[in-house]
Amino acid sequence: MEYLVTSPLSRKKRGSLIDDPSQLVTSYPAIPITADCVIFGFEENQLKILLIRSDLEQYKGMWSLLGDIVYANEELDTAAYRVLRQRTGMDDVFLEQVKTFGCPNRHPGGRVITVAYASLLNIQHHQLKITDNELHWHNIEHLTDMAFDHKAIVDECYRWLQKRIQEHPLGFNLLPEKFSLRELQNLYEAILGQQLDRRNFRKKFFAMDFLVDVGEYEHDVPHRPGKLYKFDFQKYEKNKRKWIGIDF
Amino acid sequence: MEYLVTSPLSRKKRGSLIDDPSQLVTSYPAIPITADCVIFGFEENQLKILLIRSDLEQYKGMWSLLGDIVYANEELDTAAYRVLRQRTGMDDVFLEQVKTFGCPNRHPGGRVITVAYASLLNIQHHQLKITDNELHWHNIEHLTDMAFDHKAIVDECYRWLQKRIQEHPLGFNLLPEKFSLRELQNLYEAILGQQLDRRNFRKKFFAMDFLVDVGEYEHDVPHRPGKLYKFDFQKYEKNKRKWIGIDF
DNA sequence: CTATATTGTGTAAAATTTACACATTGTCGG
DNA sequence: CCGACAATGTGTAAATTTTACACAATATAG
Repeated sequence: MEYLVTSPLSRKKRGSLIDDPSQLVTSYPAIPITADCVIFGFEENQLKILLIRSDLEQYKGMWSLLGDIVYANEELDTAAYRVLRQRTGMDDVFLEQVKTFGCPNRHPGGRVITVAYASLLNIQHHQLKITDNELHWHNIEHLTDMAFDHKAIVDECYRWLQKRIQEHPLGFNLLPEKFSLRELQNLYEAILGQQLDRRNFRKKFFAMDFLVDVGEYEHDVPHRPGKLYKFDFQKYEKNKRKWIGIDF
Repeated sequence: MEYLVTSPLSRKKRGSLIDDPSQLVTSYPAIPITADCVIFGFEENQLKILLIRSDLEQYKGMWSLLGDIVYANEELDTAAYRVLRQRTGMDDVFLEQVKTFGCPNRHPGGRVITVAYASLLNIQHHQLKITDNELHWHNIEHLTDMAFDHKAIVDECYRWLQKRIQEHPLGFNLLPEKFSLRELQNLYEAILGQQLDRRNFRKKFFAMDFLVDVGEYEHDVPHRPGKLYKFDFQKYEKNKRKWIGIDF
């Protein structure tokens, strides 16, 4: 069976080569691209996400991810970091591409494709210096009233985060430099939405052997203070296991 | 510290809402988007990938992924499936978005962003009906002479595949419906680039309990024929473990 | 100084992973 | 027909990892 081929790339005469790629690219339909940042933070034992009020009359009062158009000659990653810097004033954070969302009607003003990035911020270390558009942390549990398809994007990034923190030491980006094991466990429990056994949790992390006892203790807790640790990236890199383990 | 904000989204007067989103979107710079398919197959104990000759004079003789522009009102996924159908004649395959590549100079004709999709084809079940542009299977080991940034895209998708087949029963898409455990193991060894213990491999898959003995045996092998099995998707879905296991 | 809340620790049982060897069953060549 | 060959099919013991679980120690608050 033959299939009908109608795309620009294939419409040219069979076998001939294209001398002028610029002409080819100019003939392509072009679509605006944005970068949206899903910024996770952690405070008061709860996973939070940074949102602003939507600018669109149509979405009045609804919440929106931090996003902006990707410039004509800008790297996608660069655009994402720029968005973060412009919206929050931060630039020393981790940022990863998660997924691209391209539903033709996801933006009411016409087609806009967005590349979603996820970022983990230490809320304590990063006091928000810019709070335009009512930028602030929202509890991730009761997200509603989100503009565009941003709820779907958040959901996807949340699932990404849940998986990711089980395989990579991302969580430490959400904590202060020195943290107690209780804080670490609270973080994991909040993100995974699951209670974990305290002793086994500690055993697990001590066994991975990248937590360094800084010789200090918690302050201002109404009970016996816990030891503080920091994450030793060097040690982690050295011992990091090469992952082979078939398991569906 | 205040940051300079120069993006279109933020250039508007603070606090005012946008009534006409179409006007906004029209003002955005637009970029052509393509969907590229990294199509994996398996034959003669080797992982293969489907490539065509590049159309561009500049990349004459080099190999290229199956790609095409995303139409103005087309879903990204739809575009990827269309590319696959147009280039190979196949439409009953698995396809997943892997990553978006947006380096401004990745295309010599001007900026083009591409969304990479990966697909696993059963080479036996899908004889190629269209072979324009010298479409054929290449051994993935000695890929060289690739056009654009397609080598980098393939590398990324290969890493994705290695990880993915350890967590999901993808591999079965690359095998005939009925397969021997040896074929399955060869597949895993080829993709992971690693020898696996035969007995433990079998134990593992039998324990996961979704392989069904079809009561037939291999033909035309110069040794004792092995039993043939098929993958029971229903059983897999029912027993599929919810993944919790912190391990860096 | 007592009540309370949380830290810090060990161990036994169960489950999983790993390493490893030998008999079986088919084909192939002479 | 028979022996050499090549792969299939299977079990087990040791090591490791995971799980479940309890109690003493130490700080704060009143």
